[in-house]
Amino acid sequence: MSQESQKYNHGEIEEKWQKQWVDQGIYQQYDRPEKFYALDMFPYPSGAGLHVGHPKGYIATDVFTRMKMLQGKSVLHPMGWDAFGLPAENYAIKNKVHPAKAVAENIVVFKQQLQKIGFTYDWDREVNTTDPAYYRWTQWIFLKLFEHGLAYEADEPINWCPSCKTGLANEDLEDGKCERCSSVVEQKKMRQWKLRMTAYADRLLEDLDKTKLQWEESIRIQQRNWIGRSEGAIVKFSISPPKADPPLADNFQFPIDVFTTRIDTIFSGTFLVLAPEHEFVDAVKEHIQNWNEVETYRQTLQTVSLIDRTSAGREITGIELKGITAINPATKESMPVWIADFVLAQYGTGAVFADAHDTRDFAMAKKYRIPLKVSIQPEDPALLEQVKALAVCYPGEGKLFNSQQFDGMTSAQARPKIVEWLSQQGSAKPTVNYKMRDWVFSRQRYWGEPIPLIHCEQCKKKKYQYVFIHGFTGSSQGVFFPWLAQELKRQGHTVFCPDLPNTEHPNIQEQVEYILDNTAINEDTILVGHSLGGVVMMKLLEQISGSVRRAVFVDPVVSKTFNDHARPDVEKSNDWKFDYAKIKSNIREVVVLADARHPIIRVEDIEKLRTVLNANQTITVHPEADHFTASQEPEILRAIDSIGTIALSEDELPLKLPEVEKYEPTGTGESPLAGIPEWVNTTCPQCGGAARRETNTMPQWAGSSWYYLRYIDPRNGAALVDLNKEKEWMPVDLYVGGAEHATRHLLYARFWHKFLYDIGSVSTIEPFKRLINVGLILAEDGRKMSKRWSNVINPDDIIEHYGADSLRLYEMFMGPFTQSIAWSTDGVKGVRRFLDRVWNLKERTLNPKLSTLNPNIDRLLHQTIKKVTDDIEGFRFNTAVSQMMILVNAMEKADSLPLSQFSILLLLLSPFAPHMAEELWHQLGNSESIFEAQWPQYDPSLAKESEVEFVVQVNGKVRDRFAIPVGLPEVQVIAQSLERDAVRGWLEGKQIRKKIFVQDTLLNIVVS
RNA sequence: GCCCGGGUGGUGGAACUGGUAGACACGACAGACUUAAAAUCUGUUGGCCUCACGGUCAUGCGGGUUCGAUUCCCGCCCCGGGCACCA
Repeated sequence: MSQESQKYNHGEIEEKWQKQWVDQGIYQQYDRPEKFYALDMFPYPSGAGLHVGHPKGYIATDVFTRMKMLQGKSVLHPMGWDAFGLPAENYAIKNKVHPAKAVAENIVVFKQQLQKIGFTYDWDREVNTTDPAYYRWTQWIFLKLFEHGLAYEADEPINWCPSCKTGLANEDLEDGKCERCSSVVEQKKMRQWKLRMTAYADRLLEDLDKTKLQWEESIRIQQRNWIGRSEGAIVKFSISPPKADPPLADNFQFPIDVFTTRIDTIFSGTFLVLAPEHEFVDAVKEHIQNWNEVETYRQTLQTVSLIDRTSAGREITGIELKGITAINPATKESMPVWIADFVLAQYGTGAVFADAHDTRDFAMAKKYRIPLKVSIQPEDPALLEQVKALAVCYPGEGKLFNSQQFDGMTSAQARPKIVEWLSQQGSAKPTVNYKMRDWVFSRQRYWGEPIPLIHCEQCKKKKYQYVFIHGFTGSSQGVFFPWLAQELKRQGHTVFCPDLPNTEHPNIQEQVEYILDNTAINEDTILVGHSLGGVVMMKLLEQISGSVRRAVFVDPVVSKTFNDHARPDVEKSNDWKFDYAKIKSNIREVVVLADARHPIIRVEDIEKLRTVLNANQTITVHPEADHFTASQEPEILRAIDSIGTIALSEDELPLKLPEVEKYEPTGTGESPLAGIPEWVNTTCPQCGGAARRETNTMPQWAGSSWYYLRYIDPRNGAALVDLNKEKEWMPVDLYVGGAEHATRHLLYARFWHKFLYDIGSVSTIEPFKRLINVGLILAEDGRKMSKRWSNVINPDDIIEHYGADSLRLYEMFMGPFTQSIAWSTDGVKGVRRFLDRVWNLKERTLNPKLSTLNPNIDRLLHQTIKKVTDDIEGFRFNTAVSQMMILVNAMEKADSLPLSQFSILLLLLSPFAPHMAEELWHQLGNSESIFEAQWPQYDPSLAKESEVEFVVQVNGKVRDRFAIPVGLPEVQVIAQSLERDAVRGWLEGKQIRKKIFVQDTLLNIVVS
């Protein structure tokens, strides 16, 4: 062997093995019985390329998966690209390059950089969120959400730059001003698509604990806080009519709902405060005597961000709505109504009742001299004195006074009692509130997945004939769905709401004929059938010729079996046989509304109906009362309102992004897609008339909310993932990524996953079993790595000089994995020195004179096997590496080093420095890859120490230490300790009060 | 402001479940090798007092619990992440 070939030449070795591993397919051994799925948060392929901070988490999963491979598991470790989003779009605007082109170029660079690090990625499974073959399924998931009533439109404020005439991301703001032109940014309301994530709030919360997720507690806490469940009550404050002319507006008679968690303070509520944006303010505009001032105040707030508005340092501002008063439902006293900046429309009901027991309310009352009352007493009498004198605010809990029959109760006792008392009067109800809001899901941008919907103005504007078909117990209480009927009439539709014959002992055929005799059903008819009305509707649909526009089933009875109890009259009412084909051909659109919380109607029946009629919307709601017997009219209106918004059919997916000339927003706030008539204009699948495509695109979060599923089955054309394959690999065993994703990305992905579970697309209720956050790597100057500071370190340079193994080993050694740590190239030199020393150890093993087994090394070796195995499992890579350094230090000094011991070192090192380990493995005469070998087993008997250093303390201070055999009994150890000169000196002239003995560790002698 | 982390030598960090603070590295200093430098190897390396044995202080700051606290509790200070359109 020549001198030359003995030198550690990292470049040559790394290139050689990277190629061989891929050629041999060692990363594609998927047929072993045990599976392990390791997932990295996929990167955004930016133009700047990778810096050394990016791969830290990837190296960790790679170390982990290599150990799992050695432990005999099949490992899935994929990689892909999260490539939609703002930077590519801004780059496109600036450089007139199609974002797809820029993204493709960036991916090439990223991929080359990653491949040099020697990861176990199976590149055959690479995914790219911007690939139509991928986003086809992102769009498919959206359609399913839409069908299930989980996607809806609402007005949402966006950051609007009046001079650039464009919506701005929060990122593009600087002190409330536009980053580009420094104009003051306004809050402008725009129609946006939202996803009803709040419907999953409870499950997102409960499953954090129920499903034994191995997540750091801090992430779970952050998720819980983000969801922000709080139990309280909604209290209705009626508005007392002003004496003023003109008379009240229609909605003026509605009371204002206030959500509170502190209903125990209701008796001290002396004024009401609304969010400035509260819709009530506009609704009663004519009655507000100081409207001009109110309007001016509201305008000044438009330029203040929500975070600033609520920050505690800021002085509270507000203005009274003169001419409007409310009634406190507990005291029956009149209260002034104000609007103020600290009340947010997004939280609770956007209104609070204010009293002396909230610091912000208190401050506001003091500032504007609004009268206050006190009803909670603190225990401290001196404090009580001050509280009663209104000198200080007491926001805590305590005993109630000034509270009528609740006087003397504690806050906790009083809360349920007061809610009960008020709800008997119809002015309160217990309510759960969430801080979490629904997900604003649309962006007015080019570079995102197009939302696959069509809007038809004709269908939307058209006046329809509604036919309400009530259920079993009839409409004896009056008009069935009265508010809904009134609302539809107000919109100009006609509503036929018959009182059907024989409701106590119904005959379905008789009811069908009654309807047919009394109204004309045609293609502009919309049928709404509730409960038993569902069967009537089905039978009716069998008997008509021509089709109705839409059939809305509201918790319909479609079989004679009920979940709660038998109803013989219903069972006898018809034959329960349906001609589904006929029914289906007679309906253009089907909507099914179902009660998910307390189902009276069997879930299987609803499912069957949905499938058999191919419902284009199934809305699962939790009605306030079971089975929609009380008013759920707004929910039903919501289902009806969706008319004219039509989902693309699945076979039209993917709906591809068109080529455009300009990527800039349009100036109206609409997406650039709105400026492409060939793309926007289409025909309505319902009426065949002219219609427009939805021009909003999805947010970047969409593609990253399900990518982990696509890796499992990346080329499936029939489903987003094959269910059997999903069962094989899910849930993800290990998910590693940045702490910045601890709330939103993880909530979004969990939400989608639960939804996919509900519709049967996946078999697991949680996607990620174990989750670990990676800490940042800062630049050597302690700042973040950024082009701006020109302190970026490129992994390519480190690999060139020191090798990929050194890079990997250093990033694992630099410190605790989750912590942010500054880069140190000197540190890389240090681990490179370590690798050189390992390399040189090979010579010793090849020397036959040095091949006898050394028991001291063997003990250390087995301690090291245990520590490295446990530390990798626990993500304590830094201490795993330092233990290997201790072992190598000892091996260098040992007078012998047999091949067997050195081979174990190589195996332990192989996850961290795979190239070098593989090379040495082969040089030692192995012909198979080291990754086909077995991870070493730890033998506790070999690892055991025979002697320990024992510590003697006097009054807690270490005074002596000496060696004792392990397990030496207490009596003997104490006797020896008391004889020691170093100890005796400290005991002289003192009384021994106490002796604390810890086996094999220490003795503390307490003296005085 | 609110929520979640973190703070230990000149530097990155170690310390099991409350039991020897500073493992392992980096840097620095000294020595060996070399004409020389680099590389490599050997040794020293928290502060203060001491020739030394040793003593004493010390884990962001201030208190507390305990025989004993980097670890547990209370109150502060500083730094990082998140706060819903950066990803």
